[in-house]
Amino acid sequence: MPHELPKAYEPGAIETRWADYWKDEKLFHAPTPPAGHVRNRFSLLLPPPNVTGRLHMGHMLNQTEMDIIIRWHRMRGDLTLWLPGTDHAGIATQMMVERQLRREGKSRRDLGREAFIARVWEWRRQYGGAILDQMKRLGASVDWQREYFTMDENLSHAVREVFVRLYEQKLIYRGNYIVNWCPDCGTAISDLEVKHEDVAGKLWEIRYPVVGSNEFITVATTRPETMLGDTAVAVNAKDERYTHLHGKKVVLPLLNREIPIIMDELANPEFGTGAVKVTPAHDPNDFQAGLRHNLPQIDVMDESAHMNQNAGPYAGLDRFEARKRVVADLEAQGFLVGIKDYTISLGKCDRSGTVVEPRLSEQWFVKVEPLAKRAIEVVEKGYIRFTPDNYKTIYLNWMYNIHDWCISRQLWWGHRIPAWRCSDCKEVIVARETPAKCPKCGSAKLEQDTDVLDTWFSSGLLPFTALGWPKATRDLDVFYPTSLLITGFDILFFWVARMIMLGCWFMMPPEKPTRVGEKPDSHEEALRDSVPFREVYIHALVRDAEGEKMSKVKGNVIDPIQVIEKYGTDATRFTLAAMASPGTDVAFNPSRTEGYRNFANKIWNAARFMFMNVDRIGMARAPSLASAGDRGVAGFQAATLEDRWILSRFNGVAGYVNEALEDHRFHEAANRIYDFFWGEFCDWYIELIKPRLMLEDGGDKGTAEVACANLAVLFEAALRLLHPVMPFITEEIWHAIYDGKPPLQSIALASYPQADEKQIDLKAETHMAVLQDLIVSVRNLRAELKVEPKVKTPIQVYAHETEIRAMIELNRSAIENDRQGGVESITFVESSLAKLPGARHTARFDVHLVYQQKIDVATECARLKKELEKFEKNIASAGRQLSNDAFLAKAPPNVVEGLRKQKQENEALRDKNRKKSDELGCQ
RNA sequence: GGGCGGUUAGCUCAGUUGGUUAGAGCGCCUGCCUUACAAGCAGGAGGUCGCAGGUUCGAGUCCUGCACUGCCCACCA
Repeated sequence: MPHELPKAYEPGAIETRWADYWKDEKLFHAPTPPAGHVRNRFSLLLPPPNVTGRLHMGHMLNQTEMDIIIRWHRMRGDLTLWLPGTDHAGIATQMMVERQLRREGKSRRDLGREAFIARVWEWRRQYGGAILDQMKRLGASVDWQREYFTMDENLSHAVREVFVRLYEQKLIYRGNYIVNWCPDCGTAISDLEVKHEDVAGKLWEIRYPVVGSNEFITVATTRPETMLGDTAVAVNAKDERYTHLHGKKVVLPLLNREIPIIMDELANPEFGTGAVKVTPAHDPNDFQAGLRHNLPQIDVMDESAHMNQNAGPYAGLDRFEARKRVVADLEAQGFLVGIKDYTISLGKCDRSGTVVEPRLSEQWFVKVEPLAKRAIEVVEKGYIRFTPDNYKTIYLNWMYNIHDWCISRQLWWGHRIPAWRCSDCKEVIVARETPAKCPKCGSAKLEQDTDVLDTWFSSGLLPFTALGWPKATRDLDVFYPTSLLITGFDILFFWVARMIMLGCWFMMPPEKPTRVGEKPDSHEEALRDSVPFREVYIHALVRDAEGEKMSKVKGNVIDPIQVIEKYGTDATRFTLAAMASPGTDVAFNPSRTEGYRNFANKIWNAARFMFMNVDRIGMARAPSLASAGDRGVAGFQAATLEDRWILSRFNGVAGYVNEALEDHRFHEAANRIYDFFWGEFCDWYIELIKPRLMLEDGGDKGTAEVACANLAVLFEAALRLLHPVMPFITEEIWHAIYDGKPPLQSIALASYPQADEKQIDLKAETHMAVLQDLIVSVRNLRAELKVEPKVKTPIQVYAHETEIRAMIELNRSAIENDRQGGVESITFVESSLAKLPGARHTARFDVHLVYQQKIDVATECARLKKELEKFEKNIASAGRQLSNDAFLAKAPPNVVEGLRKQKQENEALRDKNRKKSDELGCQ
């Protein structure tokens, strides 16, 4: 820090300088520890942002919280690892590059698979680092040397290994099932990627003529176009209305196909007419019914949801156009019996917003029950804890009702499924390496499955694959299970649940890689240590200042980079930390950030004040300070009341902050440091020691040196306390304190302050509180009496106790030096003061401002009256309780005693107040 | 259809295990260019803690119901 510091803190240059420094110096690199015992370790996996991503407030909240936690652990001396990386994000990335191609007038099919994938890699090389650069700017103390990409060779290898093992264990299977199909993306998607939305729809009632009779059977549908694929009509066996039709057939209108009437549970007699059309190729329930009755499956659409040749005259039409035409034709031909308004739950593709089509197709699935069983067990047993803990219930409910997971995607970008089909004998081969020939018929004509895996399949493996699995690496030994996962609730099922399922499967014997000679744990120990993380901390959504969800459509998206550029990273981080109360959404209000920018400025100026005095007094900087390994404020010499007080407060705050961080109560930690630094350290401590620092007014150099050293020592410790939340400004000032020659490379490597019980001084805190109260009372009186700022006045003080009187006498200069107090002199009197106005009475002292000025009697009377009401209310309330035997019997003695004392005080104050009113002649 | 949150000052939000007079930031009002900081200092106004019951000596805090509001999950044509 140069000697001529700007008056206002300018974060821009300082922050980028330190961000570069931290990364270039590899300060946060955790090398693989050598064999043997490791000290406390703390490892975090960064939820990998999409390689296509741009930093948003959600990322920033997430990363700020993680960074606070890991910096804190690092400073506490733990062996820390924060593993960063990016996700290849199958669909998102493919779409991004396809958009780019479209602008060039090309499609991915023009390029062909290989060239397209090469193009995506090229895209990634060019732009894929953007989000990591942004992270660097946040100050995220990740281990940049271990950065991964989910398509790296070693990770891809692990993905294949997992796939093959699951296949061998019959936990992956392939088959023709109804899946959620996005016609826009041209791929299957999982249940989770479908977002349901209630919309106003219609229920069309259609009658199908019964073959060989004049009867009709009426069915209702929300999707009339699918009737073209009907292969049955179902009625419930118990439904007597239809008993006579059992075994008969109906004619499918429009296509004039004969289809059977079947009896199936699918039909609910309570709903509509009790008869339901069955379309096995376009509805999951119908599909199941179709299997039960061996019905044909007639797919009437193609992959872009246009009607195909099975739809006869409707072939080629888009599904919604087909619906209109089908309805019109049914009506024209007299088959449409009614149309009712009906609210339907419409499934849309999470990514494209297109209405999802249930589609029959051949896909790969994970049979999840065995994995889910274990994933339930570890959470029920508390081997993984959730914060806030209501997410445990949400997680478990989901896991209890889980369905098989469709993992194949009809995309090009992603981990290709390691399965091959023999062109000659149709044998399917699933293998770790590309097979040379068919093991069954020996043919060399093998074709690899064209599908890729769901992105979440590979990211679900990261806690162990990113540490070297399937090899038995030292990293896996030391850093797995990771200590904590911090993430948003939006990926609780997508990612968190999958990591637990897969982690507890592949990091549990026999899948877990073990070293030769390693002693196996008991089953329970192994299970406990198979979890991908010990704890999950779920943070909420970042909303805008009005509490609205941010969205591009609404145009209320707050770009963190813009906020950072305006107010600085530290202030933005502080905002998020201070707002991040577990379980509550963060309403991001930039006015708040402005306030914390002001806080940074406050720190900056306090530093300027400190350096000004260091230089003026002629002290060297570093030597007065504690060693880097100090966990407290060694070197601080508590010479005065304010010294003992601030030392005590510092320790109290350090204790509180450590406890808060232990419980992930970021907001409490941040707010407490803020209050301490600004409200106690700056507002009171610095003001109180100013006289000691002044050599010019005949001050003592020794005294000044002690005071100045204390200031520096305390400042340095406060910086360490604050560092996890505001890493940049603390780093900057910390280096300046050591005059550019710090004992360590970074404050990030210094020790985190811990509370020292021996330095807690409750008596000093009480005395200081009285002193503050007295000073504030004088300021109040001046404001009330409208004393001109330049006028100085004498005060009279009566202390109720000799100890307090001695304390005040000892610290009278603090009162006299208070700029807002304007105290000319202090006189102690021997009895309670009642001369009025201009007096204030408290339990510990009375103070009277000696000032002759006409006051507004009406105003004073109003104030007295209001005060009196407050006293009366307190007295009455306390009196009620104290006359209650049950209270006296059951409440703890200190509460009773406190209340009694309070009542007495209030009574005394009331009496004085009345006297005042009388003297003034108030009504 | 299930489940989970929220409701505290004009605005945005805190308020660990129930305990004496419920807090912060911003905004607002008053006075200060005080030699670290006007991005500052000092003082002030402003809340029957959504409603109704209950438990308790004592409830913003625990329980029940209701209202309003937000979210998640769900293959009811």
